[in-house]
Amino acid sequence: MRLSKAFIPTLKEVPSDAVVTSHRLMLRAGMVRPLMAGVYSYLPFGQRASLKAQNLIREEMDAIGAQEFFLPAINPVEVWEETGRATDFGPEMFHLKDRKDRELVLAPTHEEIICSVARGEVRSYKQLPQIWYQFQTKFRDEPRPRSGELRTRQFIMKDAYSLDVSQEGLDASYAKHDGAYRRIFQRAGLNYFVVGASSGLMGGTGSEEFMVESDAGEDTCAVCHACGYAANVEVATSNLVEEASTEEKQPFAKVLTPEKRTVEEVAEYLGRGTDKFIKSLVFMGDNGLAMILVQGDDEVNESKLQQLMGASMRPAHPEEVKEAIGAEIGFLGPVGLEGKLPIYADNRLKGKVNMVTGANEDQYHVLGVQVDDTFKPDSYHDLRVVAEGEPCPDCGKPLSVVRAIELGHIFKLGTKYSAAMGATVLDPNGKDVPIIMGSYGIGVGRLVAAVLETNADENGAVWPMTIAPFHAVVVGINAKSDEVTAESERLYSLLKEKGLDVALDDRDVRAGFKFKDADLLGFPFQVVVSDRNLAEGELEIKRRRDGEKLLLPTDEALAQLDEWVAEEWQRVSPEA
RNA sequence: CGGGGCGUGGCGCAGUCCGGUAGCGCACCUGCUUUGGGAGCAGGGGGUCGCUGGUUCGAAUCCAGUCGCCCCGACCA
Repeated sequence: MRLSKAFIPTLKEVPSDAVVTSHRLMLRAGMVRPLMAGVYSYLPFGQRASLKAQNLIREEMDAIGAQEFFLPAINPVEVWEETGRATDFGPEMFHLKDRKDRELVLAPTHEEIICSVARGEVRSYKQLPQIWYQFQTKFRDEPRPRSGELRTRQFIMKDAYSLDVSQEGLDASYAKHDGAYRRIFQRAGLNYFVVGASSGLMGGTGSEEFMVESDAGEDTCAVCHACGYAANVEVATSNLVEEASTEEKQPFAKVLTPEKRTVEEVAEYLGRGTDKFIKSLVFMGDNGLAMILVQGDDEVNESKLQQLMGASMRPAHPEEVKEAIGAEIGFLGPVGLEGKLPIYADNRLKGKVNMVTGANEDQYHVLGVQVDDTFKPDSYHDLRVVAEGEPCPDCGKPLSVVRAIELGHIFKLGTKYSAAMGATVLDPNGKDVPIIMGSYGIGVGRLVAAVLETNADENGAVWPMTIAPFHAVVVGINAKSDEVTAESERLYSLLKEKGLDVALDDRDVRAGFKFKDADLLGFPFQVVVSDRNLAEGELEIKRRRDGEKLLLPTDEALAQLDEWVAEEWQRVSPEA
């Protein structure tokens, strides 16, 4: 590609709407342009990155025997009503009508369509297993698109579906995808980790998310850099061990704490640490109100609490609390409430002495609360959010709590969709059984964005070889020099013959302009041709990753470049 | 859906409080000079100030409504 002919509209100034690194870079490097909230046009440079990512994914999918499809993005709503997901997705699904007033939807995912194909064609267990996949534009009317390509309303997803007759078959298909995904993210140069996840709207028996650590991420995970433990904080645990207190027990007492409601306020007012408090919260669950207790410096983990109180659990309204307990939120505590409503305490509170908590009387707190003595909770559970630095549940080393981007999600779906849609096969006993399915997704645009989030510096992108729109650029300084032009053209052809995707910066612009663009666009390698160096028979090569520049006799420079290229590929080889 | 912010040449912004008919930087066009890290000088083109209505002699500016975009939260691959 000759940059003099290319449409790569780079921006010197940063568009003010862009906040996260990948979004700023994708705009500045001329990869994408916004059309409306959460919808982007991919320009040639961005499209090249997207295609590189797609081809990488395609290679690994094909390697596990998956077959590529292309399914309709526009569907009749009836297919979605068969499984009940027209309702489940609700306003997140785009609806439209055709000229005959038939109701249509834009597909947010494709389980139903896969089933519609399978139920018409797959009759026997002998035709299974199958793995079917596609790259398809998905539409989801997100409540809040954000962070550029990280959460959009229209996006390309690689989605795959496995069809099996047995649980063992599903396990095998799932394992294949697990392996393929690890190779994909490894080869994309991403430092990924895998966490167990809830299956959410998809249903099914098990699922894992492939995450990449990034401040731009929307998920929060606890990870152990020592042993590899990783979990979404929604489910993460730690191995906190509480030492038995040697404190002498203080007498129970009620104190006036006017208008001090939060643990922080009361702690400051009474001059005690927040760890000496019992935080008391009231939630409404499937079986009515319950009081939840955690230590004052902990946060309640609502995901864990849902296991106890039901999925529709919510914080109680202030009126409900006032009516049930007779005190305002801010002055609540477990003392004296035993039997009135269930009291669930976090494990960490077990045996704590001299604690402070609300008196269940407005403007008062109580001191000298001895857990299991002054009051006794109905039961103990893990109800807290894991915090930075706590011991890893597996190895005991300190955990990190990090933000992460979810790049891929693999599910063991089971028969939820096949059963609902009548996608069945005859098993070896001649019995009609629903196909056992798995579903496996990777967001392509999100993957490209994640690569940029983790591979960039203040000057621009630093692409890994696998995703780089071009591997190298030949920069001819002074387009008016015939010698520079001739040598640039020679090197451009030479590097292409070596199998590199190479760009030639033959634009008639100043050297500094080209260098800035080359860094911004993030070509892994820059080859600089100038009259100055040509006169000495020398060539300059630059490696984008560390900025190393070498000026060597031309042949040596090219040999060095070969070495660098090999090293750069090695970084993203699956064995690395 | 709740909270906050912003809509002014292609991009980034000032002007809005306190009404008087629109300005700066970048980009673009012409010329000369320059040529290894987003050049300098001179000249030039380009804007119904998101939209609708209202107040006023007069509205980018004040009032009402509306649309759009961004951020935080809720929610969600």
